[in-house]
Amino acid sequence: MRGISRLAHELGLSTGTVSRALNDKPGVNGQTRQLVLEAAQRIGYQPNQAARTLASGRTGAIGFMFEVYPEVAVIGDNFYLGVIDGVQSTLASHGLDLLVLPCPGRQPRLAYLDRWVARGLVDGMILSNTDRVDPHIDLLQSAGIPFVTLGRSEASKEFAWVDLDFEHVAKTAVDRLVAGGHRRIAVTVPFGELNHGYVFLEAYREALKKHGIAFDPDLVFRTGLGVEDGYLIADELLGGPDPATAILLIYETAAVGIYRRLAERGLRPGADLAVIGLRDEAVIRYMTPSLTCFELSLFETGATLAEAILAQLAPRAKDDGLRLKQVKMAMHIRPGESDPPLEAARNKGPRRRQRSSALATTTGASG
Amino acid sequence: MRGISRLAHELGLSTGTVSRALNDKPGVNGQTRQLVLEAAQRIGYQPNQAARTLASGRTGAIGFMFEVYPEVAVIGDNFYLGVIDGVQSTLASHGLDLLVLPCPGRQPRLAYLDRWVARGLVDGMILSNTDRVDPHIDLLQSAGIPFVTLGRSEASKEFAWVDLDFEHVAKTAVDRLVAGGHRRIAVTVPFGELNHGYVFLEAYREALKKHGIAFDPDLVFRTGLGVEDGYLIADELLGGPDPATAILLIYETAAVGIYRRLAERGLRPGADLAVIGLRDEAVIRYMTPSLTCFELSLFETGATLAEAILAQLAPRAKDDGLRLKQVKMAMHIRPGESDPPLEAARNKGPRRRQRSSALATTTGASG
DNA sequence: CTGAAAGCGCTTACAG
DNA sequence: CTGAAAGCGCTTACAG
Repeated sequence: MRGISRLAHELGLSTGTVSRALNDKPGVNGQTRQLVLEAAQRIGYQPNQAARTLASGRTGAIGFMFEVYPEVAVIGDNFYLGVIDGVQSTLASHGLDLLVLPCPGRQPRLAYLDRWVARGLVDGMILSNTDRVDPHIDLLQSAGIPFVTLGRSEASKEFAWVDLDFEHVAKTAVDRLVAGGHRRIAVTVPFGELNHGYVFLEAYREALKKHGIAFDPDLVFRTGLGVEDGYLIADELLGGPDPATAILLIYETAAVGIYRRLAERGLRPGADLAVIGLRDEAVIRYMTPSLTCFELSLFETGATLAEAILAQLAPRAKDDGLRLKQVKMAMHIRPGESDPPLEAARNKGPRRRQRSSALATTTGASG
Repeated sequence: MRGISRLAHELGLSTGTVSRALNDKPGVNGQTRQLVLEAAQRIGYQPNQAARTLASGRTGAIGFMFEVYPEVAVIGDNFYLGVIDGVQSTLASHGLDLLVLPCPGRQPRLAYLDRWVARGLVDGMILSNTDRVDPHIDLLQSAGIPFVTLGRSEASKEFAWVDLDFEHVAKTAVDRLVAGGHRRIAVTVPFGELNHGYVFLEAYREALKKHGIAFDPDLVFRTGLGVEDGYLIADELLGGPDPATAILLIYETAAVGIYRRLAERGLRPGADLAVIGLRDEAVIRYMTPSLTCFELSLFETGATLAEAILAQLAPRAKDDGLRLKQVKMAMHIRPGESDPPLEAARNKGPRRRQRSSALATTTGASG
């Protein structure tokens, strides 16, 4: 005999009673419960999860599906780890486990999700990297499984999502750059159909319009999450008859590549090109000049995702309006050294002429 | 009726035959098998994993346990994502799934692992971040579950592991720095009891000894994975009566913080302090000066971990010697701009005097 | 090659 | 409050 029946046998109880005691169900004598719990502790009993799931229909686990496409894997993107930390902590305090389900590439993603859902390994799903039109959302909706997405999407039926406040970032950054005298402000958007690319670009256009600056498609650059993507766009950014004097990065990691290319050309980030990034990140914070960007709590973002799932798992609140949380995470600007006013920067010396120190212009004397 | 019994009913077959057909078991008529597969495809049948696991004792999943402690979550460490990519791809091609199990903090880690193993959610485990003496290994060994660790550890019984060739890195780096005229070579090691800290330090000492350089405990610094850890040690590194002229980083992310602090002090990374990092990483590769470091295939590392698990799952090869793979992943130096010979660097100008350009010394003319 | 049946280890109405 | 028993949806010897 093994498992719960062994435990029951040793205690001279039925498996039913032991199960009720272990699961904190009502209808068990306090003393009996105590005895069961002690015995379970003593012999190190752990319920078989498969049996539990099969019998109860619940797994006690939430899945977090995310792609480990080479881009993410190769660059220093800590975004997901931070978010996962927040999700897992919050779920754990409600007795739920988090299973992170890595999915390769973009292609087989839908089949993957389908498999995970249909095989019944999780009670709910967290989906990231939402496209503007996203079949994964349809799949989850028709499967009737609780889910929340990290990122908005256009869908006919309401669903729960948590997203960053891209609108605030774009507006604040453009306002700030314009106030600094910039009018040629470039922007980066992701490759593909990611929803936040559309949101960001639209907010950027709105902000320009408010200042009476015409939208110029030549100032829109596509980048992925890679450091090298910044390197690759730098020349084009600075070329042409009327080059950009500032750039707003949806993926701040590109700043590393931009800095590098500027340095190679004898130019100074900040002074010769103002740069603002989306998210505060350690690497970016310690670069010289430090990047102006926006603070976001990854942990809070994860915790909010978890709460959105928990709200749907709760047996009460049948009303979808209450159950389907939709939250935009606040982002607060963190001024750095990378976006000085245009005139201040130019006064430091003629642009694109001499190879002066990138450091001298941005750091206090101390050496 | 649902699940396999519904499928069987529709086909006029028994569930046993359907199960055998679906699972590619012998003893099924070719035509029957074909019929079953088609019907399954048509109605989108997916087997219930809990039932499958309960009946067969196998889950078809491997767990990868890793800690999302704040340090990892906050910094730009892509290491795990890259490794996970390799693990997942390799497992997938053998029909196994990967469940990434994030565990919070260090404290409850053992209990976490115990739970995952005892509840029978995985057929095997991948463990990372091994300590020199690691109770997790004992737990897995006594549980009798196949496992492999990412990192070596001291244990009484043999076990499967995959690790980086820290010895080669330390030796190669020290040789290179000594050849460049350096004798005051600092090193960083991790906090805590992580096994690779001991391995790295020992290899560093050996290498110094070979060159007749005395080991100086004042040149050993502790860092975590944080960018800021480099910033924090920089002053001490450059202070004292006989400061370091070079440093070897076990966590290359610290280079970002070191660069920053040097810049603030008007010093030049490379010229005023030679820096070598452990692992090639995009951020580091695009910094100025680019960091000398060692190439490691994260994907290969992950694939090797997966193979080590697969070798243990195979029914043949009972001999532990063949089943328990122990692999040191090769690392090849990738020379950067951050560790010029001591004299070459000094000839560029008096040390720690003037604020000259960090860029001019390391990049070709182009601006 | 196919079917009938036991069994995996739990949970949960249903009696008592 | 407790027990006996059905059942969750599969797999797998065992017959035939």
